[in-house]
Amino acid sequence: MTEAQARPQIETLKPPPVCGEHGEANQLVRDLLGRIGDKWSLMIIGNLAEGPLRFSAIQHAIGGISQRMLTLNLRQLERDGLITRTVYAEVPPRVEYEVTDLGRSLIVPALGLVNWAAANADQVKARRHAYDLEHGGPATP
Amino acid sequence: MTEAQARPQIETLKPPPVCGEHGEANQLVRDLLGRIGDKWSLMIIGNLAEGPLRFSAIQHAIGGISQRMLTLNLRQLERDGLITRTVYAEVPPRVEYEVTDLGRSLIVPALGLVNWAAANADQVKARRHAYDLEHGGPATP
DNA sequence: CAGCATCCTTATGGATACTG
DNA sequence: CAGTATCCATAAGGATGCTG
Repeated sequence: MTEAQARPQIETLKPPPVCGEHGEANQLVRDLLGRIGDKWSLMIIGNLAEGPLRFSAIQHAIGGISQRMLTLNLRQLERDGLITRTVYAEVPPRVEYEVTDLGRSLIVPALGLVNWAAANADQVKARRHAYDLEHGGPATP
Repeated sequence: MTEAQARPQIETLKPPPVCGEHGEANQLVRDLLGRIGDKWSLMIIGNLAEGPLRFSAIQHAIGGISQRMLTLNLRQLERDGLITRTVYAEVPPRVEYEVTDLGRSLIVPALGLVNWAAANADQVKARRHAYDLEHGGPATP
């Protein structure tokens, strides 16, 4: 990873979008980011990328989310029009969640972030550890 | 729609990454997502994409973040090795923040999400409003 | 200017028990 | 199975005042 060229591709591929607009429609964007940028929402959308899943499948796939949190997040995503909730009136109740077109458009950027996290997790972990060492330690009592 | 032709582009561009691994190294990824997927972190990284900025510049650019939150977030990003903090020992203290190589690699996926939010904000808003109408209303007392 | 410390309010999120 | 409801702990986050 030789560092010679500072940032060649950045400005060519993305012009400054809303990052610099202070507090106009930016408010709405921030709200959205706080919601979709949420830890669980990204994971849910990511898992739904491959096809519709039922409640328990999502919960198992993510592993670590409580039933309550999953319910709340799914409701939120449904409200925002990113996923649909289909209830099959069978005797063991079956509910399937699937991304909408709008939700599908979010999959690529969402997976982009998820994949980045997966790819750089240990590097960040190392950096974090180094930082903790040269400052007062991980937990300074 | 059956699963035969339901989602054409998704699986070709991203194989299921970590979304399905329940609770192994996934724990670390989830932790990272919760941090970088954070509302402010994404905005900060997005703003820093164009070049180094000083504290007040970031605060002004984002517009709506409190000083405390900005400080905490910047510290966190620094700890994770995503940005550097440079203090110039001048008489009006100047502190500049800049993305590291690691942080730069996050810019593209981060801006992807930020731009998605900006592009689809009003659509989500409409969807949300529609949902609120057909259910008990925005605030059901 | 940049940031730390303190107080205080609200939001987040887990555990548990109960229902259609 | 897929929730809903309740309780409770903790974390997030704003406001204010003080420092180098």
